[in-house]
Amino acid sequence: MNTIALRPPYDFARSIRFWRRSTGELCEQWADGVYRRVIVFDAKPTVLALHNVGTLEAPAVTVELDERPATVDETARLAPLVRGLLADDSDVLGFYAAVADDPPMAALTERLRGLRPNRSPLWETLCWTICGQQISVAFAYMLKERLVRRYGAGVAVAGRTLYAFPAPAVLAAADPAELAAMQFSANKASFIIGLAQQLEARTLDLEGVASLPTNEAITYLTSFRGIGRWTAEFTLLRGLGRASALPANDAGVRQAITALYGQKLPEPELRVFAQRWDGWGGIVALYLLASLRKDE
DNA sequence: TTCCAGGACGACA
DNA sequence: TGTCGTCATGGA
Repeated sequence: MNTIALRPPYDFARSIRFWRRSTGELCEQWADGVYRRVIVFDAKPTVLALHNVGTLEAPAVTVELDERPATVDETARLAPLVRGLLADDSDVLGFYAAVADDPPMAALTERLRGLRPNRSPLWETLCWTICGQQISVAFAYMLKERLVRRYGAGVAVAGRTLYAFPAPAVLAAADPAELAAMQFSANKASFIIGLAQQLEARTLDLEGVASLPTNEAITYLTSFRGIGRWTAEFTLLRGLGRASALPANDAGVRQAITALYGQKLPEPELRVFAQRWDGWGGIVALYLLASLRKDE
């Protein structure tokens, strides 16, 4: 059977659409209850499709590769990757228990039960987060779409084209003027190209970040030009599902706390306020941001 | 017109 | 070390 069982509770649809807020997204698609993304499988760009075949309390997905069912063997090989993408190791029950005495947050976890921090590849996440610095989400999506369409590799299957996010080697050689023509600011263009070049030169080790504690990972990432604390925390949350990475300076997080707790807090005070969620700040941010959605 | 969006950098005191 | 101006764009 090509089914992968997941840890409950898991709301597949809610968790997928949490990060998917644009129909123009080229690297991943969410349509008709199916999540698709390009992966490299057997050294070949392949469209991975995940179908929800479970429930909130008995979650499971089936796997397709290039629009055909994966074999039992392929499913077994893909299971670690799929579990990673779907944040299967995320201890949301531990989070729910930790905030049980915090009525507003407890009510939110009840309403959004099963929401987990689904992940995207770290390099793609870092670039996406830089795209999103200071501007509206809609405009950030447009920047990413232009970047991927220009530098990414398309994979067409069954009349549908998805793109692999451009590899560091490709962006390391990109012309800043081309990014400027796509309406990237001069800073954002130089941040992305510069980080790609440092990855190529191995002076930036993104894979090693996964093994660092959150605080050390933030310190490491923010030592590179273009990565401030917000970018580091957001990257850790979306790229690694890091439960303790709270982007306290995020406009949406601040807005949600104001709505939920009636307190309008600047970043330093918010970090003090957030100590009540020690170790769960990233998951808290996820639930806070989701609470702002009209469709949730 | 001004302010604010899923900020970061560099100059300056 | 902390503050401020600047970068980019679009919507309210």
